Amino acid sequence: MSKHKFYLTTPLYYVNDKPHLGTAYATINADVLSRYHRLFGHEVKFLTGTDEHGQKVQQTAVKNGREPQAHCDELSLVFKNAWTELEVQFDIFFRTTDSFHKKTVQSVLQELYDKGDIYSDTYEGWYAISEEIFYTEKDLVNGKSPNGNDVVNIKEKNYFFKMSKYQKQLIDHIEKNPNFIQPENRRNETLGFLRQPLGDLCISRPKTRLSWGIEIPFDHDYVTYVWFDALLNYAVAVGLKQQGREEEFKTWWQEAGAYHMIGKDILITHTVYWPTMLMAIGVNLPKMIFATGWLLNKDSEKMSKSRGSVMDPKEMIKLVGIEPLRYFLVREFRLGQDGPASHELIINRVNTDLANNIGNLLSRTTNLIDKFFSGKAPAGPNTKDASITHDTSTAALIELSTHTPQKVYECVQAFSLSEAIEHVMNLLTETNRYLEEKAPWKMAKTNLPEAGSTLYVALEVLRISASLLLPVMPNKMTSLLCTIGVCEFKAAKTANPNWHDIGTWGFIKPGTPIKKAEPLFPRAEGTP
RNA sequence: CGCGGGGUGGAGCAGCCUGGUAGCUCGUUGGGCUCAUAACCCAAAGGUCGCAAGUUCAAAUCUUGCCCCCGCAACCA
Repeated sequence: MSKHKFYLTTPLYYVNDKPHLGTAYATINADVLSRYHRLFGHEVKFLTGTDEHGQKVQQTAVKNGREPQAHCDELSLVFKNAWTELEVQFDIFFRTTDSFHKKTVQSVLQELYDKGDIYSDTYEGWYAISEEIFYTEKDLVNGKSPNGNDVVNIKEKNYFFKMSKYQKQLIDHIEKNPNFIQPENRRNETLGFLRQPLGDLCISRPKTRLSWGIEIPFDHDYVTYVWFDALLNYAVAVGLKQQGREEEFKTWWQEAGAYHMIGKDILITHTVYWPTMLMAIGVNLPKMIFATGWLLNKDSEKMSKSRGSVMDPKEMIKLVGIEPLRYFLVREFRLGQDGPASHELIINRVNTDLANNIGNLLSRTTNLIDKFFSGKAPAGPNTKDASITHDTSTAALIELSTHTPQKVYECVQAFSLSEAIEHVMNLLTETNRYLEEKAPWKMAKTNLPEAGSTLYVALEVLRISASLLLPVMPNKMTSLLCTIGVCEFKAAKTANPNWHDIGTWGFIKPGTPIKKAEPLFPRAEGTP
């Protein structure tokens, strides 16, 4: 009796940069996705982490007069703390400087070297000494580096991975598995890339240029460069080629299969380099690689430091709070497409959906129950009370609310998180409309049971809606659910046992104490 | 002909694969309600769907050409 399993990863973030709104966007969407799977009762492994080797890290550490490892420890913690603050519930925080990772990477490199898939060759190029960067012939501008520095022609031995060998096999796989790369436009982009002959991949650096990396087991003068180090983590984390972890690897990598959520900027590395690496070591490919779009600034341009248009998540948290920020990041954008972000948009979205719609609905409902029913849940429309009418609008709203969980489920399966939330918001809007139509504040004076029934409907809709929003705003929704007397519907830390109950009508027992709600989502003020 | 994405009322988007009265959110205007977080509800104004040609009884939707914007272009994640 095994539960459905879901293994999801974010990219490992490079510790040369602090978390910004773009990385928060990708990570929070992945977190919400994994929380939805937990809510559905699935068993989840959610991985994030930091990529810690490489030239930039080494340079920064040297510049600050410290050991690279010390620098990594600090920055890695910055990421970990940032995600924790944003309520990202990861199961694995992977660090590429962990010793078991280094060991596994080395054994994979050795295996491929023995097999002949890694070979050495001489690379010729133009090296800008001041930048410590190699350029190809076509990169040069008037015989200088793109940044205008002098370059020298040097030859250097390096190790290469025979990526070209797997080109055809990869194209076959992509063509046979339409969902392997999502959204579809990214699949086309990858296929377009693969129409040209694939070169081999340089995977090493001489230690004279770069020492901060994993040493190549068959040549101690070299370290491996980025790909085998950073990409392999997804499989290493669940037991790849590690003694004693065979069962775990089988369960999570081979049977459940990985879902990689990435930014569109690292598409090719994940849809070409990574799969060919797996083919070379004879391991199955991930189930899906899903590329998200970018958050753009309000002029729909890429956020850039030089333009000063980068948004800091800390600032956004100050503006609206953590969970409203999470809400904004999953609701506002179609995952996979670019979209503009700005203070104005976030305030607008948070006020409209959270304060005006769900927050206000909770307020008016609990206020009326407090006022006319002494803070106890009234009887619902199912009660055998002749004075309660069974009208079509009530039936329609019950129908809509009990079907919403299934709609949310389907949207989440398709990675359409924004659409999933839209369904919940529609349900809440309909409920505000329903209250307007039934006007329980008037009805209470002439037909108290009828007014009670109306309010009970609103309570049940709130229960269902809040349950469905738990993955997005775990604390706020848990607190809402407690306010209406159903504390048992809370954010599940593991596979949730009561997914089925969410869509079951009539869960709230008449007589349940209902607290008069304080504003759950205060309106956000602020100048853009 | 390097590759990919996009151009839909004031703003941001959906629809395009599987042609058939152009839809959503916000904003604007007018009205309603007063239980509620200046909230909620109703109604109206506003678009020849980048341009041109073609296919068709019919095109935002398919085909071709052009213009404009954005990203990528393989050892800078």
